[in-house]
Amino acid sequence: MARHRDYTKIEQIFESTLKLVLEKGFAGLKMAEVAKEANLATGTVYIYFKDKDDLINQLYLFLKRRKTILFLQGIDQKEDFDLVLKKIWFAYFEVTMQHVNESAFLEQYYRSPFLKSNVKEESKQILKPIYDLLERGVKEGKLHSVNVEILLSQIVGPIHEMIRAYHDGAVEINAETMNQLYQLVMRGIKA
Amino acid sequence: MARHRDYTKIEQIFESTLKLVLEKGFAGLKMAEVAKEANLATGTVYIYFKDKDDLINQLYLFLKRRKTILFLQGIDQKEDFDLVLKKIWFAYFEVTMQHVNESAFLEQYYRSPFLKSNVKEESKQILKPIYDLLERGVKEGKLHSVNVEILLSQIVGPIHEMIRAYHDGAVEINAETMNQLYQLVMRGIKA
Amino acid sequence: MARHRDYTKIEQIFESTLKLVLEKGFAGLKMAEVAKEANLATGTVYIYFKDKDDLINQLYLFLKRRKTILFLQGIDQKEDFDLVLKKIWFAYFEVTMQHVNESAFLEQYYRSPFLKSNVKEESKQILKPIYDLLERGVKEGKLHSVNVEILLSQIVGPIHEMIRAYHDGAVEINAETMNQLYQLVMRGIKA
Amino acid sequence: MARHRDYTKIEQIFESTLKLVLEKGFAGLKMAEVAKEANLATGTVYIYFKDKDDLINQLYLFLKRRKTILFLQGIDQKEDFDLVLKKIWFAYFEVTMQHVNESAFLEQYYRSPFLKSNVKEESKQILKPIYDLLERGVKEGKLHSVNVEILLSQIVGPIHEMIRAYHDGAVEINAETMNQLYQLVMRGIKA
DNA sequence: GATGAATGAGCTTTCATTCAT
DNA sequence: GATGAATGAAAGCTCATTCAT
Repeated sequence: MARHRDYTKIEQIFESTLKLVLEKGFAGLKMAEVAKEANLATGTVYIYFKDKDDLINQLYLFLKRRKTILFLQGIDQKEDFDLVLKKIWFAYFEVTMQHVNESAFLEQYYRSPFLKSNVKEESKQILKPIYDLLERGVKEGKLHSVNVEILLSQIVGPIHEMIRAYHDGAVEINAETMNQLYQLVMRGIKA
Repeated sequence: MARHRDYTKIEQIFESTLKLVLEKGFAGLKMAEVAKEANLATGTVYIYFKDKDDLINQLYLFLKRRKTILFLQGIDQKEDFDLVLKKIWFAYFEVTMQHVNESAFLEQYYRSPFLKSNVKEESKQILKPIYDLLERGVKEGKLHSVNVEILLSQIVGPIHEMIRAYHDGAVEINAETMNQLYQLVMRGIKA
Repeated sequence: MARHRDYTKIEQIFESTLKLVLEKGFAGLKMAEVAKEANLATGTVYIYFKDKDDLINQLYLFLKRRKTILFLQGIDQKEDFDLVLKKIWFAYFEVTMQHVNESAFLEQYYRSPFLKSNVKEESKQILKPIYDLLERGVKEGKLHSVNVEILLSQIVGPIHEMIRAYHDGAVEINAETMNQLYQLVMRGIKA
Repeated sequence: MARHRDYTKIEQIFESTLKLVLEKGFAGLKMAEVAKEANLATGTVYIYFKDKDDLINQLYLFLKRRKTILFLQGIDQKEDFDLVLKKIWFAYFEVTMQHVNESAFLEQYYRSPFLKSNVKEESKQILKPIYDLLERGVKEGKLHSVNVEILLSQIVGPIHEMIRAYHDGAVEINAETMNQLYQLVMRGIKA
């Protein structure tokens, strides 16, 4: 559902929506406030998005795509497996950290009934490069031979959990702590 | 004497709320429906809970406490460290799985602005037994000497992630896959 | 509609109702609060009064009667006209002042649609002694020969107005100011 | 451009509110009925008034101002004192009579806890022209030298009282009865 | 009679959506 | 396309009244 009418306005609306959702939560999101925050009239939002539901779903995809593009930048799957895995792990960590807000939104509403199933579907495609890499790792005997999903849980789960702890003020995130976590994780999955 | 306050009504209301939140999401939760589902009049809900906000917060604490009690049942911190760690890991996994709905709710609304900060505070206390255990493990030289939060991320994160994958239909969860994940995780954190 | 069940409880309810009406206004009056203020259960109020409407109307009559009894105390219509008139004028002033709250209630709800017409009817009877006196004054040539209602306006109106000003903090009420007003009023109506 | 705010709607709402308050009393006033009576949607009322309370207070001021403007029309304070006083007295009487409904509302809710104190404050300013006139009368030796408030009670009180009697069907109001009252009042206050 | 928890009709208010300008 | 006033269905919440104890 490509929309080309006025890309800047759409982005303004996305940013405003994200800001308000993070501030006041999803249930507290009001279309009139989104418009105001984006310096637009209420009706204008409805020119670019069919309804509130559409706005949320479009935003979800927008953020997911943006995040994926960011964290795959500079990853060259043809390089040495260990190097690619390291790069991708730190990239995922850094991108998730730097775009905490987006990530919070993505995490928070992943299971929300607001998300249409087709949006969920596209959303899953995004992690495909990681899946591919892990399958390669298993084939090359670099990783323990278990279901790729199990490996993925081990890779992505601790990152999410640590960033959550960071937001609760329970832990600092810096080169050292990131490395420590990386060592633990790799010790676990590497063959 | 009038009929006296019936505190089982509170649990009825909690169950109804949880059911409806999981079905229709948080934004779609209606107080009248909660009451109906619990076979009560709308006003009755307001006898036990100040308002919608209060209901959600109380429910959060209720579920968090219930989950904690469940997964600490039968754990005796005086036993051998490795055994306690194993028991606690599987208990956390099993309880999270068996009470997926509650867990989904807990995960989903942990960061939600609906949660008052004092509720968040109490919520954190609940994981204390695990913290204590991990600290003991580090002291006894059984675990890698890193920040406890980092260890916790490694323990809890993959479980959450795997259950998420399970719900997306991406992986099966059984004795084998659970064990595989356990092996990976332990290989990572054990000294 | 005489009620003899428990006079003290009825009076408690009257006082509580009056207090709450004056504090929060008529629209803000809640039966549950009336009961609480009177240290009774909500249901108890309904033993003594059919419903809210009945309570208001009974209270109105109760206060009106009480006020009337008070201000006619010690008035002997057989005494000299001028003396009776003076006594009655000051008595009305003093009683209205000393029971400002009741009077405020009476004034405020005199026209309220809450008042049943039969209550209004009985209410009017209460001023009868003054009417009678004024008619006597006209007959005896002591007062200007105009409609008794006009004379009454002249007698009661300034008192109400002055007490209102007193409540707005605009004027003090003491022996002197009362006398000044009395002089003005009498100069007006006396033949 | 959207249709622009239509401030005549405010007056529509005022008139509807007044009508309904007088019909059903203040406690019986419903926002939905106000809207319907004004041929508007419920929500529209909330565009122009923050809430029910705000509506009542604004209405009070609106009526008070309108009444004041009306009764000061054609009064020229530079004219002969006796003439101005007479004009102002009859003007107050006539305006109060012709706008009985408004006046009833104003009287009825003057002490109501609904009125915010700032509204009461502004309300008092409105009688200033009469105060000024009475002070002038005292200075010029035309009126008895007593507190202006006492004089005011004497002027305004009987009018209110007589109109009240009129509503109870106790007296007729016409040129003759008005004049009779005027004579009594003036005999009282004139030096 | 007394109690106060329970009821649910009914009210206030909100807010997604529309549409006249 | 852009605007934002207007709409009115729908939701949160209240509170007079009832009734089991």
